[in-house]
Amino acid sequence: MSKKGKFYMTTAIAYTSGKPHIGNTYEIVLADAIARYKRFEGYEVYFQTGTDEHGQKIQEKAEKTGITPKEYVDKVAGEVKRIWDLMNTSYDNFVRTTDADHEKQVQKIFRKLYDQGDIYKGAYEGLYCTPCESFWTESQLVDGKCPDCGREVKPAREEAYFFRMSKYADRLIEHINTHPEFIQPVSRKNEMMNNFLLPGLQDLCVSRTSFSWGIPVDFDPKHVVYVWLDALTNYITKIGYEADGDGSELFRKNWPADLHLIGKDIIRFHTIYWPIFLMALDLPLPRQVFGHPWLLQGGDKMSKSRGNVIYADDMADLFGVDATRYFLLHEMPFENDGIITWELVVERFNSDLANILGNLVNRTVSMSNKYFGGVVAGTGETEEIDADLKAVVTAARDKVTAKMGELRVADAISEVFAVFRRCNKYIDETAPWVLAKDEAKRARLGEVLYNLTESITIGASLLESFLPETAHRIAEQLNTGLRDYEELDRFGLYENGTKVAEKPEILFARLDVKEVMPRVAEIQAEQKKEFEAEQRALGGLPEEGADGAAEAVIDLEPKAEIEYDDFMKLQFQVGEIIACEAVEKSKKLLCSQVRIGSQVKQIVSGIRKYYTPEEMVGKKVMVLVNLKPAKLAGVLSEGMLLCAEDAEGNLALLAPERPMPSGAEIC
RNA sequence: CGCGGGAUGGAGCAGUCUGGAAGCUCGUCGGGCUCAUAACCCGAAGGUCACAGGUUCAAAUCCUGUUCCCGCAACCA
Repeated sequence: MSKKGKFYMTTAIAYTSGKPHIGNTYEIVLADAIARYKRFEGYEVYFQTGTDEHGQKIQEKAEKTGITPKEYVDKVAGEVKRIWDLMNTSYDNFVRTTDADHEKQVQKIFRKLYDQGDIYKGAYEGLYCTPCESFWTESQLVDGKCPDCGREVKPAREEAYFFRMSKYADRLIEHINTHPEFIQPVSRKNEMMNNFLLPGLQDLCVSRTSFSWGIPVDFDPKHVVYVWLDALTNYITKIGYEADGDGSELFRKNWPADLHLIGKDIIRFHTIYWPIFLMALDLPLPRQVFGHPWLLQGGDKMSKSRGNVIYADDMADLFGVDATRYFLLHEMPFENDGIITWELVVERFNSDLANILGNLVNRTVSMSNKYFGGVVAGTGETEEIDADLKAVVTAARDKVTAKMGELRVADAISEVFAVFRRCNKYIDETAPWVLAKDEAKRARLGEVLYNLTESITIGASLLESFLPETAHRIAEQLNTGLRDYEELDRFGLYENGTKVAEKPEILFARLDVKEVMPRVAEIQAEQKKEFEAEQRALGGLPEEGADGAAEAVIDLEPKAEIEYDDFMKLQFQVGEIIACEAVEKSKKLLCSQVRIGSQVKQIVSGIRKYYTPEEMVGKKVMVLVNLKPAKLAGVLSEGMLLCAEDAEGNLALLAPERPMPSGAEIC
């Protein structure tokens, strides 16, 4: 068996701002399936993943929680690694950008690029909001003020280092044009070309002084290295790149990478900045960058405060690791975003894993036991009908390989299942239970069961890269080993006379949505609790009482006491909504005409999600009348409809408890 | 006219680059079978490929315009 060469692949490193959700987990599972299959084919694979741990967001989050950034990222990185391991992923190296060797090389790289003139010191100019310590562009401003705090901004300049992107742009355009496989899927290539490369590249600001949680520029330590320059270089530093030397053997063998697997949101960094950094370092470019689509949650928007975020470990608890892997690998399309809901997971689980695969193994093993005391022995009693089964089974490997070669993992796994589907059909075609009734057909029956057992063994061997645990459990039941890649186009290697498991094990027990959903509800309740606990830790919410079993109550941060006179400044009145329509340019706003006494005011409110314009009309509600008018989405609003808001942000209008005339004062 | 993505039978998707008989899985309905996890196998129904124009011998696919949806951004007086 000759090696086919090396294959170095990476995932994006996960940003340690919080626990990875199912979308992040998708990437590592996808990568794992690719890595395992490449190894299976005979490549010497080096598979690297890890965490990206620097940056302002992390510093802020740690500060709020009252721990150091390092403590914070240690915790999150541990969580990431735990989930990667739970998902049974076969990475060779888990890197962290806070590793000392990485930090040292990043500093050297930065200095090298500075020394050779690719990085220069300049100034960042923009509009600066001092309290927020943030630069904004003209277009980001709201009414000419800071979008975060609403205060004045002033023109300012800050010393910073820049990378001369434009210097390498032509070379990169040339490379992309001559290497059509470089950016996958191809549709992304045009996006990059048209939006960034062809209009001309701006120089990139590659240092920051507004926060300190990063790798310091060693010759100018008040600057930290821009997180992307820091993060991207992990692909070389963590396999032993030396900025001022040849690098390790591992590096010389594996670079350039054969595949960077990333989410479609960060394609720009990987197909523009990263190649240009590499050109500046005089290194060859990675062979391929694949920007996979996202897995979006169906129905409600994912939000931690609602407790409906889907996490891989919850899924694994409910369905098992392999079932979770199966869903992620199967449901994710190649180019467009996919959808995940608990109902869809249950559906896939039942139809594919339980019905097609699990039941097939079960019925096959059962029949061997029932008719032959568990001994599988071929007799050579072939019939014409066997030929198609064998053809399908022995051709499967090359089909799977072809799909995997294009990174169409979902299609590849479908090819594996085509084998199992064919087996089920074969059982129907041969009807073993009919053969069993006729003593003269006994030899034929033995041959049929042998063919089935052999086919399942081959199918299980192909399945291993995707569902490793299941593949081995199948092999165990058949009392055999999984086959090598080279053996999979041959039929008949299952050892004659082998005795299979006496009692077939249920691989995947069918699920009932009605039973699963209550458990999902439990998980969501748990998640909501955790979220609230986290918020309390961040100082947002007060401590919880003895038990939150009763209806949830809401406590707010108390505001400063006010004088009665202050209260009297506010004019509240009952208003009747006489007309209402959605604000065209907005998704959240409704524009109501509200009669207050004899006048009519136009009031815009962000309640479109909770009320339709039709149901608004006729309501008598509480209005803050003397609020200074303002424009919302270009529409004038002359007051405010008062609402109560719960923890999830759901809104309910306030209305007088008994009929009151329009214009009645609320006091 | 903020940026980007999308619209294909009830659901989830492929096909669009490189025009050439509308496909897959699930669900539904009908039938078969009983070894098996009420599983398996066969068959059927169901789509003007968002809409309107255009190019072409031929358009889901290319061009133009429109509508609607989803991310991000903004906004929630």
